[in-house]
Amino acid sequence: MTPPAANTQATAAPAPLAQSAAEREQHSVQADLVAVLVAVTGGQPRILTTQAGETLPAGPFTANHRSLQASLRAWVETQTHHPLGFVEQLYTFADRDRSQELGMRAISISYLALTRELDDAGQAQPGWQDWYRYFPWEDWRSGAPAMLGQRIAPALQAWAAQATGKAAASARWERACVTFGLEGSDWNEELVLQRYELLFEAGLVAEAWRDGMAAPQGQTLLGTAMRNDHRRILATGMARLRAKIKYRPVVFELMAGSFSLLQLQQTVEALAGRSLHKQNFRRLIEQQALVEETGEISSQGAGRPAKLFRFRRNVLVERAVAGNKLPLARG
Amino acid sequence: MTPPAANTQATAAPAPLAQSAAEREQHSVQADLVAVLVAVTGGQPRILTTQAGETLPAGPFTANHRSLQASLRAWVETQTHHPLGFVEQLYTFADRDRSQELGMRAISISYLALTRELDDAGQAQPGWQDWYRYFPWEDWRSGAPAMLGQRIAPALQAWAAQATGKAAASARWERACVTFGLEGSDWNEELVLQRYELLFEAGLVAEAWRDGMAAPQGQTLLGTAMRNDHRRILATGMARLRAKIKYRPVVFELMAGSFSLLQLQQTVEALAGRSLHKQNFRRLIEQQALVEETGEISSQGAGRPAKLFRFRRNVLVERAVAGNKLPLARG
DNA sequence: GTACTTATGCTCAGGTTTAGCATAAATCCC
DNA sequence: GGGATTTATGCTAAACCTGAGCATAAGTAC
Repeated sequence: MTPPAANTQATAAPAPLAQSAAEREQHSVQADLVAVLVAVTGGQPRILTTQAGETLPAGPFTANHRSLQASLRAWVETQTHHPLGFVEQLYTFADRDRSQELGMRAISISYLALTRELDDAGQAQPGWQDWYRYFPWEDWRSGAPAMLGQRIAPALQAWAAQATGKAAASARWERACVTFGLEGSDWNEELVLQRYELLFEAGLVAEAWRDGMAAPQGQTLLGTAMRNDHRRILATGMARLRAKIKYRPVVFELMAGSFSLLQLQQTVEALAGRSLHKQNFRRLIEQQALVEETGEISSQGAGRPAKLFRFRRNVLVERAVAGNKLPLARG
Repeated sequence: MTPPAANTQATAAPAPLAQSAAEREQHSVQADLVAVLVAVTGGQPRILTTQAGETLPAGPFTANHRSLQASLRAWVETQTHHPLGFVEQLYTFADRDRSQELGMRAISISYLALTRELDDAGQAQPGWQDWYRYFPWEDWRSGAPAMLGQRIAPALQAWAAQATGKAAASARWERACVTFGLEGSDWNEELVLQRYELLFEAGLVAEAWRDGMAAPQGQTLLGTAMRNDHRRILATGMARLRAKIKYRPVVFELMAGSFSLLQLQQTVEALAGRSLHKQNFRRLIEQQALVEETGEISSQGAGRPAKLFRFRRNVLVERAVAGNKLPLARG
């Protein structure tokens, strides 16, 4: 008996329906792939962009590949010359404002993928941007960003006050406080998407003022805008990654073959946008046996040299799940 | 200043490309929606099926709605006459084995949705099935299912032994142990999909023997099969829901307006496929202030009457995230 | 009224997490 | 060379969370 091949990419389509060419045309859509391609370089989280930083890399989904994932992987790997360590589908967006004149709708299937920015020669590649350029309020590594109290909180308070009715106004403000960690609420780094959506609703990001509407004068527009909702897709990817690093050992896909524990920690901090307690971080990593010593010792920089480690790839088998909770620092 | 509407469903498509009709045709796909519609009735987890339980409800994605989610919601609500409390996109599958003769690929966008099976009159609706019919090994509420040791473990061991090479064989077996909680590994109820995929690879589910291949004689085929990878989609939905109930208060979408804590617990147990420690369960629920007393008291059945509670809808605002970890019982 | 069933309050023992203290081993700078 | 500075690393007390179980309350079944 020969077992069949894995069905990882096998069909998921519903039962076939007899349908005419016209019906087929009516139900056909144009599908595109959009990638949030993340690296961490020099302690900064970076994303690959196109069009001078205004869009995420995107391309039509072509029927040449086995699956969506294979399609994306092939396409990105030719662009970046780097193998993708980790690929995960994010979300499928559809929209009827676009492409309608063609009689078809466009569907965007978005993916999160992890890689490294520098090629093996250490050469910088074009198109990479710091992701905090688009979300400056998300970087809490040196404490709460000043813009949060100076610009965002007042603007949100004004927006809340505009609601019709006292109840609606206080509901708005409560939502703002929870999402942005205002007035005693804790900052939750995973709410990237919710924060962006809230700013959108409040008219505080440029994307909210398209379609011919001019932004109001003197209005505070936050962060660098992107075209076509790509910033929302980026927010989705950031949120997913920030959640994922806490229970899955995916950070290692962003690391070189060997690394010090500080480098590892800084990579996590870059993604999470928070600083971590050093001793607890190493305890967690070592306790879970995620890494093993290479025997080498780093020599660079000031301070006592650090042992170098490598990721124990075996943990991916040993524990299909567990992994890697983050000890987040309070202050 | 009038803030713009929320962009919850706004465009995510990439920059427009000039393209000919032929190119459009080449990149066009047929999109379908597939729903994993879950309810819990009488302490049993149920899913809505069609075609005598062989498929999940599915339909073409039509351009009449604002968004994918709206499309799904409208379509399901007309079918079930029940409002959908919670809808979440699961995954988008694509496949090139199907529909290729049409020159188009089919894409299936799958959703998880929670509702209640009985309408307000308490009438049973047709098409609902117990989900453990398709995954009998997933129900650990009365301890480890007998079939696990009697049929699954031996079959997987045989499959592992078939691998070429000792290393490959022991890697297979290790994977089987981790996924199915064999040989000292803990059972992890969230690995529904991984288990199904493993059984597929090992040729232990009927779906693995399609395409004209007959299943080997005397082979143990597990659970009730579905068409078109729908069982894989169901596994995806079960896994997602089992994960989600631990950190988001979604169970309440499956409950009636008022309920006892035991009913709530049994609903969670039905989904998780495990039994919980009663006192700890209530401690957790009350501690998090997820519910409030209605003042009423249940009278039904034996034993001391229970206080009735209702979900505090406000927590959805108060804590955009937190919520609801499960106190899983050991034995 | 006794047995049984379910509801509910409370507590103990471990484990995990947070927050620091303390020390080691380099470089920096004069 | 030697103190200041930087980074690495070991260790621990206190707070908090979680699993497990005892004990009691308040009904139904017979």
